Amino acid sequence: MRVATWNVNSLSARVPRFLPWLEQRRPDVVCLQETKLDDAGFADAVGADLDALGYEWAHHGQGQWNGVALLSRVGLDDVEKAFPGTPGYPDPESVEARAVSAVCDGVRVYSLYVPNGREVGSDHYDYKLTWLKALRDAVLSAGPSSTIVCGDINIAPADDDVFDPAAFAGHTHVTDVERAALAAVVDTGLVDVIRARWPGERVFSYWDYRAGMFHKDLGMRIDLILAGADVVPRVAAAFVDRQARKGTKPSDHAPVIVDLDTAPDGDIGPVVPPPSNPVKRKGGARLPQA
DNA sequence: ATGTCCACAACATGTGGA
Repeated sequence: MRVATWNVNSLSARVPRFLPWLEQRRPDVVCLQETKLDDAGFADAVGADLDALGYEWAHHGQGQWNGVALLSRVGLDDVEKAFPGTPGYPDPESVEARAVSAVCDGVRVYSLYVPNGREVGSDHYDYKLTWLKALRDAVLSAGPSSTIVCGDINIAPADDDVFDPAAFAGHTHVTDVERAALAAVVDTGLVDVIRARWPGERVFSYWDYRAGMFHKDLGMRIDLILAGADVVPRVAAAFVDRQARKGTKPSDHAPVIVDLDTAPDGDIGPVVPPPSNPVKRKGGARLPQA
């Protein structure tokens, strides 16, 4: 089962990139953020294409801003828009379209677009922190073990996740307070599967459109896949799909993808390790001797 | 210091958001 998450930065603008990507990567479950469509607009933009490709889908949109979707061809049950306790902004009655979840092949998958925060100390920053606290409570209440939390989290979990920590000093996305709010979500029992797979590596998921940032690989890793304890042992691959950030009219975010082994059906007994496969060295690869 | 893209209102280009 392949699960992908992608902030598309307007699905209408991204249809020429999104549909070919869907057919190339063939994810079983897709989390989208920033569709910037209402539900009717989403159906008009891609509904027929998704139906033809065999996806069930749920969209939680509001029009101009935000908008999240969940696509699945392995089941889409118990769809939940927002989550219990989601705070509103700017007032409690105005809950933005930033979360949708459903059960796909036995796993509850969340597609999230965490508030940006704008400026440290602003109302929007406080909203971001409150939103994450409510998310933490919702994930904990639902039981995190058979859960995958995906999306544009708008926080770089550690200094390794930005191109230059000094460049972000005093800005949102890297503050200790934001990182603690994210850690509280993770500490319900989730694993950041990309960082677990690529410890210490330079792995980004977002590059600003300006100043050739992608070309220079000056980015941030703010799009995450967080997997619960029942899911983590199934992770066979976890990577950022940088190809989707290249070429004509890309999103400023790249998709993040995780491949899971098929869920074991009951006790599968001892796992036999694969035969050893030593790395072969090519002839002539050694440095010339003095 | 700035560099771009997107939506919207509206029809030119400015504003807000990221």
